[in-house]
Formats: sequence, C-alpha cells, structure tokens
Amino acid sequence: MTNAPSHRPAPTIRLVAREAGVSQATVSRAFSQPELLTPATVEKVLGTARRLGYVPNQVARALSTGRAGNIALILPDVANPFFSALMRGAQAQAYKRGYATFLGDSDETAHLEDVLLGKLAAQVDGFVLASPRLDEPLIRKHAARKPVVVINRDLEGIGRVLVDTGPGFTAAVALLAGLGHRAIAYVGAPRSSWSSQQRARAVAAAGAAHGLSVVQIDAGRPSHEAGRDCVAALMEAGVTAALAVDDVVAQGIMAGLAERGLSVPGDFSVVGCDDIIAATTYPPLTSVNARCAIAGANAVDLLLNGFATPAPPTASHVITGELVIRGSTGPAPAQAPARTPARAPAQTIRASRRPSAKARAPAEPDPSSRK
Amino acid sequence: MTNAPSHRPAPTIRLVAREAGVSQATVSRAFSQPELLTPATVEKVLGTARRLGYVPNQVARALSTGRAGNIALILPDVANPFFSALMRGAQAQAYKRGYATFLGDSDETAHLEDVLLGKLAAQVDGFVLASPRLDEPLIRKHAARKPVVVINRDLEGIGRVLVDTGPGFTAAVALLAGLGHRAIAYVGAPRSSWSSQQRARAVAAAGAAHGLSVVQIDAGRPSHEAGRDCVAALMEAGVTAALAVDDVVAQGIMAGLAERGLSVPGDFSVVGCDDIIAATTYPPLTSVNARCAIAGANAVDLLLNGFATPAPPTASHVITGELVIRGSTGPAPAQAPARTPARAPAQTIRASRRPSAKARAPAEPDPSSRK
DNA sequence: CTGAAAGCGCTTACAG
DNA sequence: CTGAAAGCGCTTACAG
Repeated sequence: MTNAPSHRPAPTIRLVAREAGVSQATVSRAFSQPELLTPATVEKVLGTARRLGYVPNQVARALSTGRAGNIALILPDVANPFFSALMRGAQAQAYKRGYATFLGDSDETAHLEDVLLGKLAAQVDGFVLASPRLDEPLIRKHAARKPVVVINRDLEGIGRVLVDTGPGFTAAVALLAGLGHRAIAYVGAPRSSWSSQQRARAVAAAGAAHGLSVVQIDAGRPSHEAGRDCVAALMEAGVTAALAVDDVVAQGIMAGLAERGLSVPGDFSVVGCDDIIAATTYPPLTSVNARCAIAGANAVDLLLNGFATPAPPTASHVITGELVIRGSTGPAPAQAPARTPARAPAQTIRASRRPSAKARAPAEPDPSSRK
Repeated sequence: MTNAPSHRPAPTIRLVAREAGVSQATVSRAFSQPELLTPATVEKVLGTARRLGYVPNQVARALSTGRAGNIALILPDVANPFFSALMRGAQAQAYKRGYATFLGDSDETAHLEDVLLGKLAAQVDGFVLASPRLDEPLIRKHAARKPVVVINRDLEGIGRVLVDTGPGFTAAVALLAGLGHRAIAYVGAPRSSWSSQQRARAVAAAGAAHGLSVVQIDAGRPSHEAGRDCVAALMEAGVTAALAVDDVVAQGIMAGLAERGLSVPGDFSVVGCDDIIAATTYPPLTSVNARCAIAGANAVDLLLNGFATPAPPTASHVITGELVIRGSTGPAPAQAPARTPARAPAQTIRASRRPSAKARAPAEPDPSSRK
C-alpha cells in the first residue's frame, strides 16, 4: 500500500532555507516566532516560502513540540440533529482558535467510544466527549491521560458543559397549566440519560406545583418512530398534552396524532426539546432551546483554555435552555381525545426506473435521537 | 501555552524495548510486521507493551512512513441532513478500514474549503470533498498534491461519486402525470449546483414527455424558509404539484401550504429529494432517495482503494436514487388551489424563567440545505 | 538577530 | 530472526 506517488512531495523547510539563503532555524522562526527576526528576514523567508508553496508540516511540528494542534469530538450519532448542531458549533470554534477537529461517531456504543479515545489520543491535545455512553471509570481513565471535557454528563472533577433544560420544562408546564391542561405526560428515554432525568424531574415538580396529574412514559430509544408508537399510550393515559425528551420524539408524536385524525394544538398540545428542527415542523413546535451549538463551542473553549494552565479542565459550565413558544401548544380541549384507532400508516413504495414498483423498506437509517 | 503537565507522558518504544530486553526495531516490528519475528518474541514484546500501557505513537509513525492513517472530509454544512447522513456513512467506512477522519465544515464558502484543504494536507492521506463550492482550478491544484475524491461534482480525471437523482425525478413526474396532474413546478437552487441542474433537466424532460406544463422556480438558498416563501409563486403559477430540490425545501412548501389552509395531498402534491427527513414529516414525503450514507462510504472506498495504486483515484462512481412513494402525493384536485392569502404565521415567543415572556428571534441557525 | 545541532518517536533498508 | 543506525520535518535550547 503505497501513497500515490503521482502526487509530488510537499516542499520542506530545508528547501526553503536553501532557496532563501538562511538556516532551517530561521525558516522555522519566520513562521512560529517572527518577532525574533528582522522584518526583512521574515519577509524574505515568507516570500520564498510562498513562491515554493511551502506549508509547515503539522505532523513534524507535532512530533517535535508535543502539541498536535488537533482536538477530537466524540459523539453517539452525527445524524442526530442535536449532535449535528453541537458539532457545528464545536468545529467552528476549534477552527477559529487554530485547531483541527477529528470526528468520532461511536454509533451509540460505549465500546467504540473507548476505542476511538485510545486511537486518537496521540494525535490530539484533548477530547470533547458529548453525551458519553462510557461508564465513569473508563472516562476517568482517559481523562487522566489527556484533557477531556464532557457535555451533558455531570462528573465531578472533569471539565463539563451541562445544558440545563429544567427551567425550560418548568416554563412549559406552567404554559400548559395556564392553557387549562390538567393531565399531561412526559415522554422520555429509557435508561435515563442525564438530560432525560433532568427533564423528567422538572416536569414532575412543576406539574405538582400546578396541581396537574403527570404520567411518565418511556419511549425506548428516542426516535421519530418511538414517538409515534407511544401515542396509543398517551390516549390511554387520558392526557391532553405531552412534553417529549426531544424534538424528534415530539415530531413523531405529532405524526401519530395526525394518523388518528387528531389536530395539534386543537385536540392535543405537544412540547419538544432542542429547538433544532422545531421551527420546521407544521405546526411549528413549541420547544425548549438547548443551545446545542453554543454548548459545543463552550466545550471547546473550556478544553483549549485548559491547555494554557497546568491543571486539566475541571470547571463545570452550565447553559440554560429557554422555552420557545410556537404553534404546537394551545388551550386544553373540552375533554381528552377519544381512543381513536390509528388509520393505516401512509403507504411507502419504492419505485425504480423500471415500471414495476416494488415495496421495500428504506435503506437509510432513521435519524434517531438519544442524548 | 503548555500541554497540561498533570497528564503523564505516554510510554515510548524505547521504554518497551528496554523492559523487554530487545531493540526498538523489534518492538516496532512486533506491532507492524509480527510475521518477521518469532512468535515467542512477539508475545514477549506485546506482553510488556500491554503491561506498560504502550500504544504506538501515530504521529511519529506518520512522520516516518509518510502515511498519516487519516483522511479529511470537507463539506459545506454539517447541520444539513444530507451532509450529516453522508458524513455518517463516510466516517463509519473510514473507521472500518482503519482510518481516522478529520471534519472540515466550510460554512458554505469556497475560501474556507481552500484553507482547510491546505491546513490538513500534511496530516491526511487524502480528502473527500462533498459538493465543493471551490472553483475547478483550485480543486485540481489540491488534487495534484493529495488524492481527492469529490461528491456531486463532475470533474473529468478526478475521482468522484455522483448521485444520479435524474431517474428518480423522472419517475416522480410519471407518478404525478398518472395521478392526473397537468401543471407542475420544479423548485430549485439558484446558481444551479450540479445536483439541482440535473434534477431540473429531468423534470423538464419528463414533463415534456408526459405533455405536462412545467414551470421552474428558483427558491434562492435552499432552506425551509425558502420553501415556504415560494408557495405564493406556486399558487400564482397555477400548478397542482411541486418537486423540490430537497426535502428541507419540500417541507417548507408543505408548511406554506398548511398556512394557507391547503391540505397535502388533497389540494396539492409535493415531492422532495434526499429521503433523510422525508419519513418524519406529516404527511410523510414522497421523495427521491439520494443514498447519502452510501455515497459517503463509496467516496471513502474510492479514495482508500486509490492509495494501493500508483495513480490517483480518477474513476467516477454513479449511484442512482430511486423514488420512494409516501403520503404527500395524490390525485390532482379538480382545479388548481385559489390564491388563498396566508394566515399570520404561528407566533414565536421565547420565554425565560422569569414571568415576563419576551419575543426574540431564535439563536440557532436554521438547518438549511445547499448541495 | 542567526546558525549548528540535538531530539521528538517511530520505521526500515542494511548487515549479520 | 534481530540489531545498529539513519532519517522523516520540524523546534528549540545553546552559542555566538
């Protein structure tokens, strides 16, 4: 396995030095510490460097200095809108501060997280671990080797960014109470993630404060389908509003309601969380904004700022999500929607170029959501 | 700026050699070419390596061999569902083949693409460039230095993966014609991307073949909002169905129709493209599947396979997108929908924890879509 | 202000 | 089958 030799090798510092008539050290300084050189020297070196198309080799630099100039972002699923937004914020911030970003998708597994952390360790100066699935001892093991900042996991002594959506959910319950709802549901994730737990608690507490009856429903792995599937349970419970662990599930709930001929917010109110896709549904979702992009950027800042200090990052940074009220919440209906049977789901047919259309399951995975 | 010294330095090959009583060369071979060594030696070395927690330093290895073991994926917007899915497929395939992935988000700008390509060049063995905004000469310049595979850009002599959605759009037009539609619209991107051009041509040709009247509408930068905004133009044009450049725009069109009290597919039919979010809307979108994840994986394969050959990748790999029929397409209405004025858009209010709710624009960027 | 030289942690012909 | 040694392309005390 040879690297395609047809690609000419990049010019090195030695060539630039020779062409400019200076030493390698001078070329190096022209790039990394120009203030140590005469402006004329810097100009001369940079000029010939540009002419030759020279760019400092980051790999050699990393080996020499011990600093890679890279970070890695490890997350459970890049296709999930929450993580996409987070990634966008993190990558942009890292770039702005001169760092390149490795992307590691753990496919929701703790094992892959562990492997990725190990493989990338030598090439990065630190990690941002979003909603890690890894158990605490392993996270701490990796954090002992390289600086680590986690997002949405509260680990004492490890740098972390926590998105506090509790107040947003509290506000959402208050909104529903004000609209006359008396029985509501929280639709959450299974082995409660830190985020889902937090949201469930906020709903329970606020519900009690307003004298509402609150049922908790476990949707399983949060996905559009999971949301749709739990609509039966919502009808059974006799509630008139649901707060979901995230927008994907909320959107699924809206689809399930529509299949039963129920309208939102006329017959039922729905609240989501994250506020990434919430503005694009119809009706647009009332949702708790999780400031995903900001969380990603803050995590990168926390990590990079830590490089300048002797101790690893250990601070915890809390971001508060606010409620954004849109069109999926309205006055409580006169009575809870009847247990309407679902209509047959809309047909899905995959047509090829050939006239014969054949029914098949879509190959692309559902954009699902677990945080 | 020092790297946090509290993180103990990783053990090196020298330490392992000393501890195992062998030379560095032997330790190196135990990891990279164990077949050259006695099984006993390999075992001894690997054992002490494990005991010391030694992992080969990828940076040193890269400098020495000239192979980084990394690739970079450059794309216009990670928050766009199309690219998220593509990224997922690419990253997973690279991992499967032993490569780590750098992520570069160009934020839709040609300049950032250029910079990222330059900065990452030394750290990667090649690039996957998805829907590049860069002009052809610059792409060729970079491709002359490092292997490059582009996605959805047809550049002779450069490795590329092209998703051909033409047949899918042709099938979609046939579907609409069969449902009795006589006047349809294609809603595309502005400075036509390769993808949008291709789709527009397919719609025009198929429309002519079926004797339909076809209008082309430019939605500007493809986004949910752009889709919603062009509904007025659709009404004006008197069409009864629209095919959109992607699902995000299609979803926007559905929202705009809903705001006017028009139902899909009763009053109007909508077709999208990409098939990532199509299954999650209500009604679920009929959409041309763009096999995004597969495109990403194929691009990585094309790139990595090229490393084994002397010449850079130059093949072009075409993936055909098929039409997936769901609930947003139906029989043509008796007559084109009247020019109903839009109702006031659903209110958006952001509520803080404090009782006073204040109206503000959401901070998160709209997940938009340009490919 | 500039240069000669050692060193970062590996790999790999070249000997033996 | 194993080792001594050069080299990958930089950076950085150390001299001058």
